[in-house]
Amino acid sequence: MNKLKDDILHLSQDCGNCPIRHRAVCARCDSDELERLDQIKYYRSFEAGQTVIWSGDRMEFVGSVVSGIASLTQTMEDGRTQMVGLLLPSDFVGRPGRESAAYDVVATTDLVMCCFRKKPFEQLMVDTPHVAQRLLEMTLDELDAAREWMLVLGRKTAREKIASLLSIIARRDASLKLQGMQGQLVFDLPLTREAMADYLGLTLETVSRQVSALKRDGVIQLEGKRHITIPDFARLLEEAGDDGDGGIMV
Amino acid sequence: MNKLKDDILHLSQDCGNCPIRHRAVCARCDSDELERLDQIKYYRSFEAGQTVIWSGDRMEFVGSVVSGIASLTQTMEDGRTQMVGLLLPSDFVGRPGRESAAYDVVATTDLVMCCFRKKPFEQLMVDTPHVAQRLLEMTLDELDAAREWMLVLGRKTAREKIASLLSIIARRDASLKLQGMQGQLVFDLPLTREAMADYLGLTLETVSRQVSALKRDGVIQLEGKRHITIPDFARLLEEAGDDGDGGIMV
DNA sequence: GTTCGCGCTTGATCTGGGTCAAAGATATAT
DNA sequence: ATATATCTTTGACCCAGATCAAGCGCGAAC
Repeated sequence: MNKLKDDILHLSQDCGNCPIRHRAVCARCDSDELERLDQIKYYRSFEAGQTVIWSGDRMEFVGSVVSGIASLTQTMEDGRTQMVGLLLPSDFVGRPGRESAAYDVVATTDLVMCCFRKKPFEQLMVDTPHVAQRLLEMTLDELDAAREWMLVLGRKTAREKIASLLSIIARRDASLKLQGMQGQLVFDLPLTREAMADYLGLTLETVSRQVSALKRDGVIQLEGKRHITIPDFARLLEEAGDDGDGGIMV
Repeated sequence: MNKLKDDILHLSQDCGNCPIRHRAVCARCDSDELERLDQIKYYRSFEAGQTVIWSGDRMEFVGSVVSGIASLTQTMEDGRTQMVGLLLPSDFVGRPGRESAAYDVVATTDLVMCCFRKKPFEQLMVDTPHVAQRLLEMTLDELDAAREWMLVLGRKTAREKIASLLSIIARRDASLKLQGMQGQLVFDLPLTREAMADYLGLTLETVSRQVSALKRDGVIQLEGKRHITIPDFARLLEEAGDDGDGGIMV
């Protein structure tokens, strides 16, 4: 639970108000704009497993993840589900200009979100082009991430899929903690095997087997079920089938 | 199916010069703006199989597809490839604000594109917020399409994948041709079996087998290798596993 | 015409990952 | 301490789709 605290401390520095600032861009927001944001801001907490919003529901806010993990999921009538987005701290949620949610948003861990009432936020976007501009950049990043993931889903083996997911989480986790890059990364896996499976288009049994295999082969070390050490990040990327530095998943 | 008809009327209007107008939005462009667009416009033609731009290359234009089909593809070192986007006539290509291409853009059929020099186009975006706004909308649409496709890639069977792809192409094709509506759709499949496979994360043999199976079962009719008749679109959607009217793929 | 080439189909066989089933680990509640 | 529940691991078996291989159809080049 230290991690959660760390996250909060880390993010509380600049997460006060502007969700855009989470992405370290809204130095461009002047005090007047920040003032306006403050007035339409509120926080919401969710427990792991809770649904933040159902697909099709009217969406009355936008916001960003302060701590914890949320996921965007799609479900077919027969129950097959696929996560289509992983929302880590600092990621933006919601669609200015869209009436209703296109996906279920689910709290995958305990979750705190910083929300803004949608209408006024949209007005702010209209008034301040650089916020709209920033939103376009973020959307393009998300699109790249989604397409990157299409390669993972369509063409990678189960082992490569697991390695890809671990590398993404390791990278993001490390960057939040200002850690890493000395070759060794340590982090707590914030997803259950089932959540990993839903994200990778696998079954939880296959996930479990492949994680065990990566452990056996020394690609990762594993204490308990969730605490992971990656002795050689380059090796992990190789296992993921990433040429060079791919995997910009957001 | 009313929505389908709306789409049709929508797209048929024109695609003369403004790439944004392709999406039937730039009624908002005034004559001055169209004038500016005309000055930075040029056309390019490609033969089937040609590469429009390689991943990583510097991108000096944005534009949209006038006729033919282009695809965005990713390739791993060992040759596995995955299409991550299908660009049909009226679709936009390029990233204002991005230096280099993130994917290979390949002409899947003979292709004509309407291009705009990137720098001036970006300036136009800055000057006219509604163009930037429109671009955000389009990017959000693409993101939805990509996520829709993640479900296809991650959780659908081969037969469902084929049906999903056919329904997307049928819908788009019909809308371009002002055709259909009597429950029966007729179109020419513009993709080889291999291209379909690359899009669906399958092998070309599996694609061929499943197309044959759909034919055998009367879901589609097939003259020659490419000419397809869909006697009952709702049936096709059912085969695709789409609840309701899903599949908004762009 | 005949031959070449390419896209497509179909068959035979193999295998990665799914499915079904059981049991081990932790954690929280009684 | 025991019980209940959730998450995870592992084994045995199966099947959808991959792989390997052969042949078909048809347009273009000779």
